Amino acid sequence: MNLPVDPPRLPAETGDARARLLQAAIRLFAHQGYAKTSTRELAEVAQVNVAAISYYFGDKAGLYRAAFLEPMDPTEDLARFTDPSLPLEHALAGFYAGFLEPLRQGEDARLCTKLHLREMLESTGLIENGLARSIQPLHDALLALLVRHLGLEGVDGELQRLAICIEGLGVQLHVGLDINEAI
Amino acid sequence: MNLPVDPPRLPAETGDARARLLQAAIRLFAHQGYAKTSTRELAEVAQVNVAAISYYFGDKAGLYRAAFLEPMDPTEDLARFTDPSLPLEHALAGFYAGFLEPLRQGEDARLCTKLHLREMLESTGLIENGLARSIQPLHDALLALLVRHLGLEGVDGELQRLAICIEGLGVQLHVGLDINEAI
DNA sequence: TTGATTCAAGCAAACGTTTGATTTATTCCC
DNA sequence: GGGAATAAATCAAACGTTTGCTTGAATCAA
Repeated sequence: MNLPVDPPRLPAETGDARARLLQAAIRLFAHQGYAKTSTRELAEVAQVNVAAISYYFGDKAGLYRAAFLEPMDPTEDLARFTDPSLPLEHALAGFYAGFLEPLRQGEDARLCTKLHLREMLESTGLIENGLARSIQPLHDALLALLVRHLGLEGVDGELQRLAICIEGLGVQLHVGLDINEAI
Repeated sequence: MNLPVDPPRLPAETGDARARLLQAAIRLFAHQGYAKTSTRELAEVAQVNVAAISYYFGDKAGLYRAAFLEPMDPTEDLARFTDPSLPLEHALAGFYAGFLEPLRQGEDARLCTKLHLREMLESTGLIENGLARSIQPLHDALLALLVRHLGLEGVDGELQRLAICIEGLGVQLHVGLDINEAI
């Protein structure tokens, strides 16, 4: 193990092996999934020795975890629609804006969300272990929003299903994009 | 190689190694995907020797192909909404009925569609090679339906996107179910 | 006996990971 | 500054495991 004391020197500007590995991980894991991506392929794409994976991230799963969590700031998405003064329609519009924004930004942001969607669908276990804190609060906030505006007392199965359907519509925006490209 | 002359004796009633392998394949591939499912695990779940895979299906990919194609009859789904006399709403209702029907039937049917959806999302290459004849005609039929009812002259990018969105809504029904169970 | 089926054992290749040496950068004392 | 001492980073090579698949003998049914 023996991880280096810190991301080599400072969060920014190092731009070396560790960063290249992270970017390769996002790209490859997003495109082919966890199981189909080998450590050797990751190292080759990142132009880095295989040992760098265990050196910087412990193991393959650690690299995946890092690629999954690193560039994530859910609070930003949350802020878009949790304001209680917003009418329901505007709040929902803000919710979907969180899904759409990555589409406007660069390729990297899109790959990132793709990685998260993939985790929702095939799951390497990150979500089950509660590690996907980026999704859970979003879900909870949506539930709260619905409870508030629909005048309900609490969360029941019906509401869970409704929330999932609403989220699914957002997921659909991304998945559809992929299939669109494939055709 | 040297595949047996036929599915052991007759399509039905053999109920032995080959059939058990197929069922295990549907279950495991649907749940964990192709790469994460090993031949040894397949054999163990099916209570069959590993060699039975190459004996009956040539190799792992052959077993996957069989599990993917075997229990499929797309013409049935097609019939539900291609009738030109149907009004648009009824035709679309029929289209979604095709997605919903497996949900009503047993666990097996649901796993089967899950397998197909998974192929749409992560793709082992079956779809690219045009092997997924079960999906393409559905898509084409939907396109034809839309062209007809919207009074268009042909298929353009916009229509492709619309069709994909319509299909995505159906996909969502299944994916949502999985996530619902997970929560 | 014959052909179909099952089996334990084993193969080479790919996998994730570790190792110990080597290179590169940083620190510190003179 | 210059040069030894220390730490960080990189590397080729190899480790043990798991992978998909094959083999040749054993078992079963006709």
